[in-house]
Amino acid sequence: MSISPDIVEGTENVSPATGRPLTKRGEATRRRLLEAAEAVFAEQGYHEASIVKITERAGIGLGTFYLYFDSKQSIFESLVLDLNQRVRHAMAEEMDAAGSRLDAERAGFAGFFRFTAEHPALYRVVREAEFVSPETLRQHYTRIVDGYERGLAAAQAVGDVDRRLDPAVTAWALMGMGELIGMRFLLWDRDAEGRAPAEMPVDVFDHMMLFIDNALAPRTHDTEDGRS
Amino acid sequence: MSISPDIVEGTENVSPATGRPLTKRGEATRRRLLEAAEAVFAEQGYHEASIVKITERAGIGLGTFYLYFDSKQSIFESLVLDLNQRVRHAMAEEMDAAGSRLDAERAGFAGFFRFTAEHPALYRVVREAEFVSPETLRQHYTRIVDGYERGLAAAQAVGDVDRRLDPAVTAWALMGMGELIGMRFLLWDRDAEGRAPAEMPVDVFDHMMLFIDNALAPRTHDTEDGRS
Amino acid sequence: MSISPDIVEGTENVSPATGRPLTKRGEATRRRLLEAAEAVFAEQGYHEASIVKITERAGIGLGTFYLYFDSKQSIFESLVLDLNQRVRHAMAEEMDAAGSRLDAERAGFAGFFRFTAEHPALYRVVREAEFVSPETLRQHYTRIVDGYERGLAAAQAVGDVDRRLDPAVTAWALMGMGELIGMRFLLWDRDAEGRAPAEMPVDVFDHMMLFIDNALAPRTHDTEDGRS
Amino acid sequence: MSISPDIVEGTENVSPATGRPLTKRGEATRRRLLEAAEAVFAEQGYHEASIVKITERAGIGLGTFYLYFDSKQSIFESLVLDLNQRVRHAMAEEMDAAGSRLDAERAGFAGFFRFTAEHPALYRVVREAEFVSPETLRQHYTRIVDGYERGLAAAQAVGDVDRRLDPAVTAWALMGMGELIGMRFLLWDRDAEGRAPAEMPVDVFDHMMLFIDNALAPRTHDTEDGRS
DNA sequence: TATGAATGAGCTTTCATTCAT
DNA sequence: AATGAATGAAAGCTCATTCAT
Repeated sequence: MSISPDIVEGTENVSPATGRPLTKRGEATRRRLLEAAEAVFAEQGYHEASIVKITERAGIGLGTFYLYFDSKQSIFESLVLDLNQRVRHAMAEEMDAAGSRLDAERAGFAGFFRFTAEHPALYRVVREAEFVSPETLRQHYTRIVDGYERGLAAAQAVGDVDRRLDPAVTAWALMGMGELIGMRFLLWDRDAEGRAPAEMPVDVFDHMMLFIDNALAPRTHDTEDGRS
Repeated sequence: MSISPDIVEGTENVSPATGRPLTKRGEATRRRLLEAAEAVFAEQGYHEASIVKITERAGIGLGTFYLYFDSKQSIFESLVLDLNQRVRHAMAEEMDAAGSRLDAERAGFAGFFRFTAEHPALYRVVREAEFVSPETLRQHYTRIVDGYERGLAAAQAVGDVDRRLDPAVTAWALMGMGELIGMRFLLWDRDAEGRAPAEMPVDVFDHMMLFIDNALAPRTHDTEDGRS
Repeated sequence: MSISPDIVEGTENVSPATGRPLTKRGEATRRRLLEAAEAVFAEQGYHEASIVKITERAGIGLGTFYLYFDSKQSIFESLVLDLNQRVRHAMAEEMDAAGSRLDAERAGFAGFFRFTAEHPALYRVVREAEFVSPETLRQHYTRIVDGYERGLAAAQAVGDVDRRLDPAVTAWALMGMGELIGMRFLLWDRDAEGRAPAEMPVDVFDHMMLFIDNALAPRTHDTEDGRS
Repeated sequence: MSISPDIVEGTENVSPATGRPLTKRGEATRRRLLEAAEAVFAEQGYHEASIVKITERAGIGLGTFYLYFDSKQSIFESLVLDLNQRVRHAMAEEMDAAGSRLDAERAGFAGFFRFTAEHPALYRVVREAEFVSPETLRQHYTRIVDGYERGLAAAQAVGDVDRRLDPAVTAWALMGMGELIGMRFLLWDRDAEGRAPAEMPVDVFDHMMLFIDNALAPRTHDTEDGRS
């Protein structure tokens, strides 16, 4: 009854310049570039970010960048896919520990929001990806939504979720809710020092879960034929 | 019982260069620039769009641009605010004609989706606005969400909506759903000729409305204390 | 009996950026760029030359360059074709004033050498054009050689040149002689101050003409059937 | 009566890094680098060629290059000088087998063209050498021309060549003819499959030799005073 | 009001060379 | 003797903005 997504892809570990697999040192350099890119993209956005800013932040030479990535777009895509993998992993981990359907949902969103708070780049960068790499954008959303969708279908099968709901439409609805509520209450809100909250405020979270629970809960007469 | 937003701001009608109000001819030029900007931003995105492309599309000279807008960012902000006003107007118009609460919701979303289909720029441009003009981005969302929120509060007052729901959180949830479902089923889907659907497929729309109705519907025992 | 080449092409006078014909001012700017390019290419060669060096020399802004030429290669090609036109014009002018066949040849080479001395760029730049723009290289040589070839054929028809000679091969031979003798005695030789001679030393010129005259002169028994 | 050049220089056989003489293995690596450089320079030209391309073609590591050559320019110079030596060797070999003066000339040009056909790098690379290494360029031409010049002077002494001709000017004329006719009829012409001819077409060669023979042949009254 | 030639900061990318292994 | 990851100077090019007309 888990709606945790499954994660399959491995990390890219081949040099685009030589085509050879990366050495241990190379792997570390690549990782530092990705981390620097995450920070710079998150702070400045894709277009304001520059290779120089990324390499400076990573503490490596400008030319070195091109030993690991073909282009700015290429590291962007790698980063999105990397973050996508990790957010799904984070969600899956929390969901797997859950007992009931509602607990799993709650856990999934908790994982999503926790990840968003720690990696605002994912949210920020994805929202401007439409013209940078539409395919990557689609992959990112689709992979997360697919997880929701499968979980919903499974929950419907055992009667935990209103059978009249379409799993795909519902999954995209949940994704949209998570994204905009994350944006509004996690990334926009600032305290006196201008710092974003470390995690989603519990009351917001509870209200959102109430909304979702209302939406998904099977109606009393729903158990019979799935249609009122 | 209407959740239609109210619209207050007027069109910008002062030349940033001279500070004097625009003549009739000037007003027309400004409008052509905004229309060209909408098309170019929608097709190419903010960063790929260039002033030259916009002025060429508008059929006016490059230098003329700066008689009407201070900068590229400035026309971007004007465009977002202009579209925001128009989408809220479109939503309000449809909602005002509605009878019941559910009808109003349905009408509001229908208006939103219709506008999105006709003005993909709104969606596309907003999603990359975070780093271009965060304040404008906030205004755009807030104005729409405020409308939802007031409508929800009013509906709760008369018992049409589950009183336990927080209007603000719920409103952002609805906004997120609308945005992502619009993106997924209106802007991504293409027919054989690569054309986007002219409007939201009716079954997607119905499933979304079912989800929303589930979520908002007052529970039977909800009239007593607002808590189950 | 003239071997002067005919010149047909007009100067490019359309902006590559806008596609519109150049204004008078634009024409002047373009000319300054070409002159600067000639100087920089001649001094530094194609690859060492840079757009910045060219625009600095021309006294215009870097960006302006791209209003007149698409790329570095583009100005290179324009320059070669421009110089080609002018060298053929210079040769034709001198040749038209000549009386006899020998005088015309002498005048043609004189024009060629004079132009080479004044425009070393032509020689220098053409010699490295093989990988920059092979088509332009071919055009340059072919246009000059075609002139020789036609002149030779005409002179053979009236018996002024040995009829056994193939006009094409002979024309290429003359071109090669002119180029290498120009290089050796015009561009390599330097006086005490390191300055190249202003014109071809007269004795070198005379010896070359003797060689050519020997080569072309009809043999005594050649007048009868063109074959010994 | 031979106009074959004499060859004196030996192969470079000292490591620029250590200053010690090359081992047998080192000698082989150096040779592979030169061969790779010849191919890459011929195909791509000096500036498009890169050390990486050369070392990859040679099948050795990038860093190894600098054990054998100081710089890109250095291998270029070595290559030009190496090819120069070999082309003169090829010419000399054919000329030594010749009987008459005319045969020797013919043989020399035949050797030159054969070498050009087999080693287009010589022609291609030399023509862009002006700005890469002018001194090397001068050496290359001078060494070949010197051979011609000495041969011409010797032939004049025995009355085989018109005594009025200046050996130096004539030698440069011959060099120029050979170069441009080689370029035109050997390197430019392509068959249906885009392949260059394996050797100079015999009719072109014969016409060129006729031209040369005309030019050099002593006039009947030439034996008396060297001036008509 | 309208124009478009001119500008230059700033971008992404390449590649000869170094050096620790 | 051999390697290839790392470097950064310098290149070609774009485009928002200015300003003289």
